[in-house]
Amino acid sequence: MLVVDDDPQILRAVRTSLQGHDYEVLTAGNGETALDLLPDADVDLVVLDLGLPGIGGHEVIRRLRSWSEVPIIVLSVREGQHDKVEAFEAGADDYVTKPFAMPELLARMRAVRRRLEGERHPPVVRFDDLEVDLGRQLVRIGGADLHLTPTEYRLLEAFVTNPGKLLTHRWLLQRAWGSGYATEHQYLRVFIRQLRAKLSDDPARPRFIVTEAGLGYRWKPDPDLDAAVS
Amino acid sequence: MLVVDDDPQILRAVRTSLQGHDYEVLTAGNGETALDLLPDADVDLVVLDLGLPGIGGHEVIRRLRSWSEVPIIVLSVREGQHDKVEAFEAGADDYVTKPFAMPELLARMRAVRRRLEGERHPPVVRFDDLEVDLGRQLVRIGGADLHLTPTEYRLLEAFVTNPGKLLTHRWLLQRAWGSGYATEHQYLRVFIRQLRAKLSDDPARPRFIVTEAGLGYRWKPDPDLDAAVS
DNA sequence: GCGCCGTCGTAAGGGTTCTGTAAGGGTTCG
DNA sequence: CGAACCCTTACAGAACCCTTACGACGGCGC
Repeated sequence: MLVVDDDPQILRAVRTSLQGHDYEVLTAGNGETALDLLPDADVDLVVLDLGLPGIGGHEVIRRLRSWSEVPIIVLSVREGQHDKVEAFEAGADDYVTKPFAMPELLARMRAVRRRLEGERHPPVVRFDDLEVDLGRQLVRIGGADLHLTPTEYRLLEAFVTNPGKLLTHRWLLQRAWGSGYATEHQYLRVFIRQLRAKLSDDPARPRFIVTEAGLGYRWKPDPDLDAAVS
Repeated sequence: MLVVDDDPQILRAVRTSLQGHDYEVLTAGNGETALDLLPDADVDLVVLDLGLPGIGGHEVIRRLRSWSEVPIIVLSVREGQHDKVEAFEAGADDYVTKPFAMPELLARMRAVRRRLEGERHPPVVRFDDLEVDLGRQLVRIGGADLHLTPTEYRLLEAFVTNPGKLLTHRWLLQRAWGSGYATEHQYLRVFIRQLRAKLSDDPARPRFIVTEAGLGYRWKPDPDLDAAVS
Protein backbone atom coordinates (compact mmCIF):
# COMPACT_ATOMS: atom_id res chain seq x y z
CA MET A 1 0.00 0.00 0.00
CA LEU A 2 0.99 3.63 -0.54
CA VAL A 3 0.67 6.49 1.94
CA VAL A 4 0.81 10.00 0.51
CA ASP A 5 1.19 12.86 2.96
CA ASP A 6 3.47 15.86 3.35
CA ASP A 7 3.54 15.44 7.11
CA PRO A 8 6.37 13.04 8.00
CA GLN A 9 4.72 12.35 11.34
CA ILE A 10 1.67 10.88 9.65
CA LEU A 11 3.83 8.81 7.34
CA ARG A 12 5.79 7.41 10.23
CA ALA A 13 2.72 6.74 12.34
CA VAL A 14 0.91 4.89 9.57
CA ARG A 15 3.98 2.97 8.56
CA THR A 16 4.74 1.68 12.01
CA SER A 17 1.11 0.82 12.70
CA LEU A 18 0.87 -1.19 9.53
CA GLN A 19 4.14 -3.02 9.58
CA GLY A 20 2.98 -4.92 12.59
CA HIS A 21 0.13 -6.14 10.42
CA ASP A 22 2.23 -7.65 7.69
CA TYR A 23 1.72 -4.96 5.09
CA GLU A 24 4.32 -3.58 2.75
CA VAL A 25 4.22 0.19 2.98
CA LEU A 26 5.43 2.72 0.42
CA THR A 27 5.34 6.43 1.11
CA ALA A 28 5.36 9.64 -0.90
CA GLY A 29 5.57 13.24 0.26
CA ASN A 30 3.59 14.83 -2.56
CA GLY A 31 1.25 14.07 -5.42
CA GLU A 32 3.85 14.12 -8.17
CA THR A 33 5.96 11.47 -6.47
CA ALA A 34 2.89 9.36 -5.81
CA LEU A 35 1.67 9.46 -9.42
CA ASP A 36 5.19 8.75 -10.56
CA LEU A 37 5.46 5.75 -8.27
CA LEU A 38 2.07 4.18 -8.80
CA PRO A 39 2.21 2.81 -12.35
CA ASP A 40 5.16 0.58 -11.52
CA ALA A 41 4.40 -0.29 -7.93
CA ASP A 42 2.02 -3.09 -7.10
CA VAL A 43 -0.20 -1.21 -4.70
CA ASP A 44 -3.52 -2.50 -3.41
CA LEU A 45 -4.54 0.52 -1.33
CA VAL A 46 -3.76 4.25 -1.34
CA VAL A 47 -4.06 6.53 1.67
CA LEU A 48 -4.02 10.08 0.41
CA ASP A 49 -3.82 13.44 2.13
CA LEU A 50 -5.89 16.12 0.46
CA GLY A 51 -3.75 19.04 1.53
CA LEU A 52 -0.71 18.30 -0.57
CA PRO A 53 1.77 20.81 -1.95
CA GLY A 54 1.84 20.98 -5.72
CA ILE A 55 -0.86 18.92 -7.42
CA GLY A 56 -3.99 18.97 -5.29
CA GLY A 57 -5.39 15.83 -3.74
CA HIS A 58 -8.55 15.89 -5.83
CA GLU A 59 -6.46 16.01 -8.96
CA VAL A 60 -4.39 13.06 -7.76
CA ILE A 61 -7.58 11.05 -7.28
CA ARG A 62 -8.87 11.93 -10.74
CA ARG A 63 -5.63 11.07 -12.48
CA LEU A 64 -5.25 7.84 -10.57
CA ARG A 65 -8.86 6.86 -11.30
CA SER A 66 -8.30 7.40 -14.99
CA TRP A 67 -6.38 4.14 -15.14
CA SER A 68 -6.68 2.36 -11.79
CA GLU A 69 -9.45 1.02 -9.59
CA VAL A 70 -7.22 0.79 -6.54
CA PRO A 71 -9.09 1.77 -3.35
CA ILE A 72 -8.36 5.29 -2.10
CA ILE A 73 -8.86 6.50 1.45
CA VAL A 74 -8.66 10.27 1.77
CA LEU A 75 -7.24 12.01 4.83
CA SER A 76 -8.02 15.66 5.34
CA VAL A 77 -8.18 18.41 7.91
CA ARG A 78 -11.05 19.89 5.96
CA GLU A 79 -14.45 19.12 7.43
CA GLY A 80 -16.40 20.92 4.76
CA GLN A 81 -19.15 19.12 2.88
CA HIS A 82 -17.90 20.39 -0.42
CA ASP A 83 -14.48 18.81 -0.05
CA LYS A 84 -15.93 15.49 1.00
CA VAL A 85 -18.47 15.29 -1.78
CA GLU A 86 -15.91 16.35 -4.32
CA ALA A 87 -13.47 13.69 -3.15
CA PHE A 88 -16.11 10.97 -3.42
CA GLU A 89 -17.17 12.27 -6.82
CA ALA A 90 -13.58 12.09 -7.98
CA GLY A 91 -13.51 8.43 -7.00
CA ALA A 92 -12.43 8.18 -3.37
CA ASP A 93 -13.65 5.19 -1.36
CA ASP A 94 -13.55 6.76 2.07
CA TYR A 95 -12.85 10.08 3.72
CA VAL A 96 -11.30 10.41 7.17
CA THR A 97 -10.97 13.73 8.95
CA LYS A 98 -7.76 14.65 10.77
CA PRO A 99 -7.04 14.24 13.51
CA PHE A 100 -8.01 10.60 13.33
CA ALA A 101 -7.53 7.56 15.52
CA MET A 102 -5.34 4.83 14.09
CA PRO A 103 -7.65 1.91 14.97
CA GLU A 104 -10.40 3.54 12.95
CA LEU A 105 -8.15 4.07 9.96
CA LEU A 106 -7.04 0.44 10.13
CA ALA A 107 -10.64 -0.72 10.34
CA ARG A 108 -11.60 1.39 7.33
CA MET A 109 -8.63 0.04 5.42
CA ARG A 110 -9.77 -3.52 6.08
CA ALA A 111 -13.29 -2.58 5.03
CA VAL A 112 -12.33 -1.21 1.61
CA ARG A 113 -9.86 -4.02 1.10
CA ARG A 114 -12.52 -6.62 1.84
CA ARG A 115 -14.60 -5.24 -1.00
CA LEU A 116 -11.75 -5.81 -3.38
CA GLU A 117 -11.15 -9.41 -2.44
CA GLY A 118 -14.24 -10.64 -4.19
CA GLU A 119 -13.16 -9.12 -7.45
CA ARG A 120 -9.78 -10.76 -7.38
CA HIS A 121 -9.25 -14.07 -9.03
CA PRO A 122 -9.03 -16.90 -6.59
CA PRO A 123 -5.40 -17.89 -6.28
CA VAL A 124 -5.58 -21.43 -7.60
CA VAL A 125 -2.55 -22.88 -9.32
CA ARG A 126 -2.52 -26.06 -11.36
CA PHE A 127 0.19 -28.41 -12.48
CA ASP A 128 -0.96 -31.41 -14.42
CA ASP A 129 -3.61 -33.07 -12.20
CA LEU A 130 -2.39 -31.24 -9.12
CA GLU A 131 -4.40 -28.31 -7.91
CA VAL A 132 -3.35 -25.99 -5.09
CA ASP A 133 -5.86 -23.50 -3.79
CA LEU A 134 -3.70 -21.03 -1.93
CA GLY A 135 -6.67 -19.06 -0.60
CA ARG A 136 -8.26 -22.09 1.05
CA GLN A 137 -5.05 -24.01 1.71
CA LEU A 138 -6.65 -26.86 -0.15
CA VAL A 139 -4.75 -29.39 -2.25
CA ARG A 140 -6.27 -31.78 -4.75
CA ILE A 141 -4.69 -34.36 -6.96
CA GLY A 142 -6.66 -36.20 -9.57
CA GLY A 143 -9.79 -34.50 -8.22
CA ALA A 144 -9.39 -36.05 -4.78
CA ASP A 145 -8.59 -34.08 -1.67
CA LEU A 146 -5.04 -34.55 -0.55
CA HIS A 147 -4.22 -34.14 3.10
CA LEU A 148 -0.90 -32.52 3.93
CA THR A 149 0.56 -31.80 7.33
CA PRO A 150 1.29 -28.14 8.08
CA THR A 151 4.99 -28.49 7.30
CA GLU A 152 4.35 -30.37 4.09
CA TYR A 153 1.94 -27.67 3.00
CA ARG A 154 4.38 -24.88 3.72
CA LEU A 155 6.92 -26.68 1.58
CA LEU A 156 4.50 -27.23 -1.28
CA GLU A 157 3.43 -23.61 -1.10
CA ALA A 158 7.03 -22.50 -1.34
CA PHE A 159 7.43 -24.59 -4.47
CA VAL A 160 4.28 -23.75 -6.38
CA THR A 161 4.68 -20.02 -5.80
CA ASN A 162 8.17 -20.21 -7.29
CA PRO A 163 7.83 -22.62 -10.21
CA GLY A 164 10.94 -23.30 -12.21
CA LYS A 165 13.14 -21.44 -9.82
CA LEU A 166 16.05 -23.05 -8.01
CA LEU A 167 15.26 -23.01 -4.31
CA THR A 168 18.27 -23.60 -2.08
CA HIS A 169 18.21 -25.85 0.95
CA ARG A 170 18.78 -22.84 3.13
CA TRP A 171 15.94 -20.86 1.57
CA LEU A 172 13.45 -23.72 1.85
CA LEU A 173 14.37 -24.47 5.44
CA GLN A 174 14.00 -20.87 6.39
CA ARG A 175 10.65 -20.59 4.68
CA ALA A 176 9.09 -23.80 5.98
CA TRP A 177 10.71 -24.01 9.41
CA GLY A 178 11.77 -20.45 10.14
CA SER A 179 15.21 -19.10 10.82
CA GLY A 180 17.25 -21.28 13.13
CA TYR A 181 16.91 -24.39 11.03
CA ALA A 182 18.87 -23.09 8.06
CA THR A 183 21.52 -25.81 8.28
CA GLU A 184 19.38 -28.85 9.10
CA HIS A 185 19.44 -30.26 5.59
CA GLN A 186 18.48 -33.72 6.74
CA TYR A 187 15.04 -32.54 7.87
CA LEU A 188 14.47 -31.15 4.44
CA ARG A 189 15.33 -34.49 2.86
CA VAL A 190 12.85 -36.28 5.08
CA PHE A 191 9.98 -33.91 4.40
CA ILE A 192 10.70 -33.63 0.70
CA ARG A 193 10.40 -37.38 0.56
CA GLN A 194 7.06 -37.38 2.39
CA LEU A 195 5.74 -34.67 0.14
CA ARG A 196 6.92 -36.54 -2.93
CA ALA A 197 5.24 -39.71 -1.71
CA LYS A 198 1.93 -37.90 -1.34
CA LEU A 199 2.26 -36.30 -4.75
CA SER A 200 3.22 -39.63 -6.35
CA ASP A 201 6.44 -38.05 -7.45
CA ASP A 202 9.28 -40.45 -8.18
CA PRO A 203 12.64 -38.81 -7.44
CA ALA A 204 14.27 -40.79 -10.23
CA ARG A 205 11.78 -39.46 -12.79
CA PRO A 206 10.27 -36.40 -11.16
CA ARG A 207 6.95 -34.94 -12.25
CA PHE A 208 7.13 -32.03 -9.84
CA ILE A 209 10.16 -31.75 -7.58
CA VAL A 210 13.54 -31.90 -9.25
CA THR A 211 16.63 -32.47 -7.15
CA GLU A 212 19.52 -30.12 -7.78
CA ALA A 213 22.34 -31.97 -6.09
CA GLY A 214 24.38 -29.90 -3.70
CA LEU A 215 22.15 -26.87 -4.15
CA GLY A 216 18.52 -27.51 -3.44
CA TYR A 217 15.32 -28.36 -5.27
CA ARG A 218 13.32 -26.97 -8.13
CA TRP A 219 9.59 -27.16 -8.93
CA LYS A 220 9.38 -28.49 -12.44
CA PRO A 221 8.17 -25.76 -14.75
CA ASP A 222 5.16 -26.24 -16.99
CA PRO A 223 5.45 -29.04 -19.53
CA ASP A 224 5.09 -26.54 -22.38
CA LEU A 225 8.19 -24.78 -21.15
CA ASP A 226 9.81 -28.15 -20.81
CA ALA A 227 9.04 -28.99 -24.40
CA ALA A 228 10.32 -25.63 -25.53
CA VAL A 229 13.67 -26.38 -23.95
CA SER A 230 14.02 -29.88 -25.30
CA MET B 1 -32.32 0.13 -0.57
CA LEU B 2 -33.32 -0.32 3.06
CA VAL B 3 -33.09 2.26 5.84
CA VAL B 4 -33.23 0.95 9.40
CA ASP B 5 -33.70 3.50 12.16
CA ASP B 6 -36.01 3.92 15.13
CA ASP B 7 -36.18 7.66 14.61
CA PRO B 8 -39.04 8.40 12.18
CA GLN B 9 -37.47 11.75 11.41
CA ILE B 10 -34.36 10.13 9.99
CA LEU B 11 -36.42 7.67 8.00
CA ARG B 12 -38.45 10.46 6.51
CA ALA B 13 -35.43 12.63 5.78
CA VAL B 14 -33.51 9.87 4.05
CA ARG B 15 -36.53 8.68 2.17
CA THR B 16 -37.38 12.09 0.72
CA SER B 17 -33.75 12.83 -0.13
CA LEU B 18 -33.39 9.58 -1.95
CA GLN B 19 -36.64 9.49 -3.78
CA GLY B 20 -35.55 12.58 -5.62
CA HIS B 21 -32.68 10.44 -6.89
CA ASP B 22 -34.80 7.66 -8.27
CA TYR B 23 -34.15 5.07 -5.59
CA GLU B 24 -36.66 2.65 -4.24
CA VAL B 25 -36.61 2.96 -0.47
CA LEU B 26 -37.78 0.44 2.12
CA THR B 27 -37.74 1.28 5.81
CA ALA B 28 -37.71 -0.62 9.08
CA GLY B 29 -37.96 0.64 12.63
CA ASN B 30 -35.94 -2.09 14.32
CA GLY B 31 -33.51 -4.90 13.67
CA GLU B 32 -36.02 -7.73 13.78
CA THR B 33 -38.17 -6.18 11.07
CA ALA B 34 -35.11 -5.50 8.95
CA LEU B 35 -33.81 -9.07 9.19
CA ASP B 36 -37.26 -10.37 8.46
CA LEU B 37 -37.58 -8.20 5.40
CA LEU B 38 -34.14 -8.70 3.92
CA PRO B 39 -34.11 -12.30 2.69
CA ASP B 40 -37.03 -11.68 0.38
CA ALA B 41 -36.44 -8.06 -0.57
CA ASP B 42 -34.09 -7.23 -3.39
CA VAL B 43 -31.98 -4.65 -1.61
CA ASP B 44 -28.70 -3.28 -2.93
CA LEU B 45 -27.76 -1.06 0.02
CA VAL B 46 -28.56 -0.94 3.72
CA VAL B 47 -28.35 2.17 5.89
CA LEU B 48 -28.41 1.04 9.48
CA ASP B 49 -28.69 2.87 12.76
CA LEU B 50 -26.61 1.32 15.52
CA GLY B 51 -28.80 2.42 18.39
CA LEU B 52 -31.72 0.17 17.74
CA PRO B 53 -34.18 -1.23 20.27
CA GLY B 54 -34.13 -5.00 20.55
CA ILE B 55 -31.37 -6.69 18.56
CA GLY B 56 -28.31 -4.49 18.57
CA GLY B 57 -26.95 -2.96 15.39
CA HIS B 58 -23.76 -4.99 15.51
CA GLU B 59 -25.75 -8.18 15.69
CA VAL B 60 -27.84 -7.12 12.70
CA ILE B 61 -24.67 -6.55 10.69
CA ARG B 62 -23.25 -9.90 11.67
CA ARG B 63 -26.38 -11.85 10.79
CA LEU B 64 -26.83 -10.04 7.53
CA ARG B 65 -23.21 -10.64 6.59
CA SER B 66 -23.63 -14.35 7.16
CA TRP B 67 -25.48 -14.65 3.88
CA SER B 68 -25.30 -11.34 2.07
CA GLU B 69 -22.58 -9.09 0.72
CA VAL B 70 -24.92 -6.11 0.41
CA PRO B 71 -23.15 -2.84 1.31
CA ILE B 72 -23.94 -1.53 4.79
CA ILE B 73 -23.54 2.07 5.90
CA VAL B 74 -23.81 2.52 9.63
CA LEU B 75 -25.33 5.60 11.24
CA SER B 76 -24.62 6.29 14.88
CA VAL B 77 -24.58 8.96 17.50
CA ARG B 78 -21.69 7.13 19.11
CA GLU B 79 -18.29 8.62 18.32
CA GLY B 80 -16.31 6.03 20.24
CA GLN B 81 -13.48 4.14 18.56
CA HIS B 82 -14.67 0.87 19.91
CA ASP B 83 -18.08 1.10 18.30
CA LYS B 84 -16.59 2.06 14.96
CA VAL B 85 -13.99 -0.66 14.90
CA GLU B 86 -16.51 -3.25 16.01
CA ALA B 87 -18.94 -2.23 13.30
CA PHE B 88 -16.27 -2.53 10.62
CA GLU B 89 -15.16 -5.86 12.02
CA ALA B 90 -18.71 -7.13 11.83
CA GLY B 91 -18.78 -6.24 8.15
CA ALA B 92 -19.89 -2.63 7.77
CA ASP B 93 -18.69 -0.69 4.76
CA ASP B 94 -18.89 2.80 6.17
CA TYR B 95 -19.66 4.57 9.43
CA VAL B 96 -21.30 7.99 9.59
CA THR B 97 -21.72 9.89 12.83
CA LYS B 98 -24.99 11.65 13.60
CA PRO B 99 -25.75 14.38 13.05
CA PHE B 100 -24.70 14.08 9.44
CA ALA B 101 -25.16 16.13 6.32
CA MET B 102 -27.28 14.53 3.64
CA PRO B 103 -24.94 15.35 0.73
CA GLU B 104 -22.16 13.47 2.47
CA LEU B 105 -24.38 10.44 3.08
CA LEU B 106 -25.41 10.46 -0.54
CA ALA B 107 -21.79 10.69 -1.65
CA ARG B 108 -20.81 7.79 0.60
CA MET B 109 -23.72 5.75 -0.72
CA ARG B 110 -22.53 6.28 -4.25
CA ALA B 111 -18.99 5.34 -3.22
CA VAL B 112 -19.89 1.98 -1.66
CA ARG B 113 -22.34 1.25 -4.43
CA ARG B 114 -19.63 1.81 -7.00
CA ARG B 115 -17.68 -1.03 -5.44
CA LEU B 116 -20.64 -3.38 -5.60
CA GLU B 117 -20.43 -6.51 -7.64
CA GLY B 118 -22.71 -9.54 -7.91
CA GLU B 119 -22.35 -12.90 -6.25
CA ARG B 120 -24.42 -12.86 -3.17
CA HIS B 121 -24.93 -16.39 -2.12
CA PRO B 122 -28.50 -17.38 -1.47
CA PRO B 123 -29.79 -17.24 2.08
CA VAL B 124 -30.21 -21.00 2.15
CA VAL B 125 -27.28 -23.38 1.68
CA ARG B 126 -27.38 -27.18 1.40
CA PHE B 127 -24.82 -29.87 1.96
CA ASP B 128 -26.04 -33.40 1.51
CA ASP B 129 -29.11 -33.70 3.76
CA LEU B 130 -28.14 -30.65 5.77
CA GLU B 131 -29.94 -27.41 5.13
CA VAL B 132 -29.01 -24.08 6.71
CA ASP B 133 -31.26 -21.07 6.31
CA LEU B 134 -28.86 -18.23 7.03
CA GLY B 135 -31.51 -15.57 6.79
CA ARG B 136 -33.77 -17.12 9.42
CA GLN B 137 -31.15 -19.03 11.37
CA LEU B 138 -32.85 -22.39 10.89
CA VAL B 139 -31.09 -25.71 10.49
CA ARG B 140 -32.62 -28.89 9.16
CA ILE B 141 -31.05 -32.27 8.72
CA GLY B 142 -32.84 -35.07 6.95
CA GLY B 143 -35.88 -32.82 6.78
CA ALA B 144 -36.15 -32.48 10.55
CA ASP B 145 -35.49 -29.29 12.47
CA LEU B 146 -32.22 -29.34 14.33
CA HIS B 147 -31.82 -27.24 17.43
CA LEU B 148 -28.45 -25.61 17.93
CA THR B 149 -27.34 -23.39 20.79
CA PRO B 150 -26.28 -19.88 19.81
CA THR B 151 -22.60 -20.71 19.95
CA GLU B 152 -23.05 -23.89 17.97
CA TYR B 153 -24.94 -21.95 15.34
CA ARG B 154 -22.29 -19.27 15.03
CA LEU B 155 -19.73 -22.00 14.49
CA LEU B 156 -21.82 -23.77 11.87
CA GLU B 157 -22.46 -20.47 10.14
CA ALA B 158 -18.74 -19.75 10.01
CA PHE B 159 -18.21 -23.12 8.35
CA VAL B 160 -20.96 -23.17 5.75
CA THR B 161 -20.18 -19.64 4.58
CA ASN B 162 -16.58 -20.68 3.95
CA PRO B 163 -16.82 -24.16 2.48
CA GLY B 164 -13.53 -25.81 1.64
CA LYS B 165 -11.48 -23.13 3.31
CA LEU B 166 -9.06 -23.86 6.09
CA LEU B 167 -10.33 -21.98 9.13
CA THR B 168 -7.72 -21.55 11.83
CA HIS B 169 -8.47 -22.04 15.51
CA ARG B 170 -7.84 -18.36 16.04
CA TRP B 171 -10.19 -17.31 13.27
CA LEU B 172 -13.01 -19.55 14.45
CA LEU B 173 -12.67 -18.47 18.05
CA GLN B 174 -12.71 -14.85 17.07
CA ARG B 175 -15.75 -15.33 14.89
CA ALA B 176 -17.84 -17.41 17.27
CA TRP B 177 -16.73 -15.99 20.62
CA GLY B 178 -15.34 -12.56 19.73
CA SER B 179 -11.88 -11.21 20.25
CA GLY B 180 -10.42 -12.06 23.63
CA TYR B 181 -10.85 -15.79 23.25
CA ALA B 182 -8.37 -16.18 20.44
CA THR B 183 -6.14 -18.56 22.37
CA GLU B 184 -8.73 -20.72 24.14
CA HIS B 185 -8.39 -23.67 21.79
CA GLN B 186 -9.92 -26.09 24.26
CA TYR B 187 -13.31 -24.38 24.09
CA LEU B 188 -13.27 -24.79 20.37
CA ARG B 189 -12.60 -28.52 20.73
CA VAL B 190 -15.55 -28.93 23.06
CA PHE B 191 -17.99 -27.07 20.86
CA ILE B 192 -16.78 -28.65 17.67
CA ARG B 193 -17.50 -31.99 19.26
CA GLN B 194 -21.03 -30.95 20.27
CA LEU B 195 -21.71 -29.62 16.80
CA ARG B 196 -20.38 -32.79 15.24
CA ALA B 197 -22.56 -34.89 17.49
CA LYS B 198 -25.65 -33.00 16.39
CA LEU B 199 -24.68 -33.26 12.74
CA SER B 200 -23.91 -36.97 13.06
CA ASP B 201 -20.40 -36.25 11.92
CA ASP B 202 -17.80 -38.82 12.88
CA PRO B 203 -14.38 -37.17 13.34
CA ALA B 204 -12.65 -40.31 12.10
CA ARG B 205 -14.65 -40.28 8.86
CA PRO B 206 -15.98 -36.76 8.56
CA ARG B 207 -18.93 -35.87 6.37
CA PHE B 208 -18.71 -32.17 7.14
CA ILE B 209 -16.01 -30.96 9.49
CA VAL B 210 -12.48 -32.05 8.71
CA THR B 211 -9.75 -31.67 11.33
CA GLU B 212 -6.51 -30.05 10.21
CA ALA B 213 -4.20 -30.92 13.06
CA GLY B 214 -2.21 -28.02 14.43
CA LEU B 215 -4.07 -25.50 12.30
CA GLY B 216 -7.83 -25.63 12.60
CA TYR B 217 -10.83 -27.14 10.85
CA ARG B 218 -12.32 -27.18 7.39
CA TRP B 219 -15.87 -27.61 6.09
CA LYS B 220 -15.59 -30.43 3.62
CA PRO B 221 -15.52 -28.93 0.16
CA ASP B 222 -18.16 -29.82 -2.37
CA PRO B 223 -16.74 -32.24 -4.92
CA ASP B 224 -18.35 -30.31 -7.77
CA LEU B 225 -16.77 -27.12 -6.53
CA ASP B 226 -13.94 -28.32 -8.68
CA ALA B 227 -15.89 -27.72 -11.85
CA ALA B 228 -17.04 -24.30 -10.67
CA VAL B 229 -13.49 -23.06 -10.40
CA SER B 230 -12.48 -24.00 -13.89
C1' DG C 1 39.22 -48.27 -13.82
C1' DC C 2 38.87 -47.76 -8.93
C1' DG C 3 38.15 -46.23 -4.51
C1' DC C 4 36.85 -42.16 -1.71
C1' DC C 5 33.63 -38.97 -0.20
C1' DG C 6 29.73 -36.10 -0.10
C1' DT C 7 24.87 -35.97 -1.09
C1' DC C 8 20.56 -38.13 -1.55
C1' DG C 9 16.63 -41.27 -0.77
C1' DT C 10 14.55 -44.17 2.53
C1' DA C 11 13.02 -46.37 6.83
C1' DA C 12 11.83 -46.36 11.51
C1' DG C 13 11.33 -44.95 16.38
C1' DG C 14 10.67 -41.74 20.27
C1' DG C 15 8.98 -37.68 22.13
C1' DT C 16 5.97 -33.96 22.02
C1' DT C 17 2.04 -31.57 20.80
C1' DC C 18 -2.68 -31.75 19.45
C1' DT C 19 -7.32 -33.80 19.37
C1' DG C 20 -11.51 -36.24 20.91
C1' DT C 21 -14.12 -37.15 24.75
C1' DA C 22 -16.37 -37.21 29.27
C1' DA C 23 -17.84 -34.94 33.16
C1' DG C 24 -18.92 -31.33 36.49
C1' DG C 25 -19.80 -26.68 38.15
C1' DG C 26 -21.33 -21.94 37.30
C1' DT C 27 -24.47 -18.66 35.32
C1' DT C 28 -28.55 -16.97 33.28
C1' DC C 29 -33.35 -16.85 32.54
C1' DG C 30 -37.98 -18.04 32.72
C1' DC D 1 -36.48 -24.08 41.16
C1' DG D 2 -35.39 -26.22 36.87
C1' DA D 3 -33.64 -26.03 32.26
C1' DA D 4 -30.46 -24.61 29.01
C1' DC D 5 -26.26 -23.14 28.00
C1' DC D 6 -21.44 -22.05 28.61
C1' DC D 7 -17.01 -22.52 30.83
C1' DT D 8 -13.38 -25.35 32.62
C1' DT D 9 -10.55 -29.33 33.54
C1' DA D 10 -8.51 -33.92 32.85
C1' DC D 11 -6.89 -37.73 30.27
C1' DA D 12 -6.10 -41.23 26.65
C1' DG D 13 -5.11 -41.81 21.99
C1' DA D 14 -3.74 -39.94 17.57
C1' DA D 15 -1.11 -36.98 14.64
C1' DC D 16 2.85 -34.79 13.79
C1' DC D 17 7.69 -33.51 14.02
C1' DC D 18 12.33 -34.46 15.17
C1' DT D 19 16.18 -37.39 15.07
C1' DT D 20 19.17 -41.04 13.75
C1' DA D 21 20.88 -44.59 10.79
C1' DC D 22 22.08 -46.80 6.53
C1' DG D 23 22.54 -48.06 1.70
C1' DA D 24 22.68 -46.07 -3.13
C1' DC D 25 24.35 -43.04 -6.33
C1' DG D 26 27.48 -39.93 -8.62
C1' DG D 27 31.50 -36.92 -9.02
C1' DC D 28 36.37 -36.60 -8.41
C1' DG D 29 41.19 -37.59 -7.89
C1' DC D 30 44.49 -40.97 -8.58
